[in-house]
Amino acid sequence: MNSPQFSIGQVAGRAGCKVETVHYYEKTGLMPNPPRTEGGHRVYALSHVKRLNFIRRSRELGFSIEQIKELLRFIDEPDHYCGEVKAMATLQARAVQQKIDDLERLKKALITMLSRCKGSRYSIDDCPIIDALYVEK
Amino acid sequence: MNSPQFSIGQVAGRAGCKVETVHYYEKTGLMPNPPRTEGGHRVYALSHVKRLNFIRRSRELGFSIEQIKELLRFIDEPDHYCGEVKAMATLQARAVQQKIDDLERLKKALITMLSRCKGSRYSIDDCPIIDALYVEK
DNA sequence: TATAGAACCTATAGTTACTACAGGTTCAAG
DNA sequence: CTTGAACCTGTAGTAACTATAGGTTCTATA
Repeated sequence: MNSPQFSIGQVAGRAGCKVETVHYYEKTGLMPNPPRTEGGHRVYALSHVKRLNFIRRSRELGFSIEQIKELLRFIDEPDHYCGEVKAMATLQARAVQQKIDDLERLKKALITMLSRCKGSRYSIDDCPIIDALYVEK
Repeated sequence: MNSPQFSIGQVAGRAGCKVETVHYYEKTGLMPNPPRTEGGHRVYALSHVKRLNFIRRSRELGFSIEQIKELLRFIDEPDHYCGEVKAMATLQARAVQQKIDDLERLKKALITMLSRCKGSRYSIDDCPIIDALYVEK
């Protein structure tokens, strides 16, 4: 009968974001316009909490707002297939691996530099850090 | 004697970015004001190409403009003493390790989700990726 | 029940790191 | 010497928030 209700501050808190971020998501269409109190305050249901959580988690995983809109379309109109979602996540995982590889190289370069550091200076043409990231395509 | 020279379009192309981005980096102090032709066109040397490449790769790795400025100080201010250089490099190495750790966790989450996703034969209602994210922590 | 102050409201401006014009000038190939 | 691609400066727009201002509503407690 009386399902739980939440203020904007409560849903933001549960999703680990700011109230302003929820406003922003509403403005951009990620979150719906919820019902209001007599005085105009937003009133959310549990489904809203879940939805906001989904958005935040997806952002943390590197999905853009537009991509999340696409994902939410899968939810809002359940006429789609799991494979489409899997394809997006696969792309994301590949990008993450690439970043990890790059960072490992940079770390190695930094450590190399530390071990070589004897007070001498590096010129831009012979810097192990610069060289580590100088990968022309 | 006659070292290779590059136009702004050429250095941008080699670094995989737009000409406007190089302008932006110049304005924000990441790239130096290069010499100009009689008519005012920028003329770059190989060191500029390397520098821009370094900036782009660092950006891809998630370093902010301010952090890259710090990294570039290793090269730009040759009067750093060994102790200073070591301290900065150590801090950066630690930051790099932190990023790697974060990305590893992220990758694990994505792969776990992917392994549970059977592909296109199931409707969105059974998609484990959606399920994994559409839940409160 | 009165009231203080926390939390909410809208609207606007600022932030970061670009990206996209607009309107003109220079360079280099033919 | 012409023509069009590439360059110039400057401003405005974008994504995804974040902050501030100035006002209103809700709620706990005296």
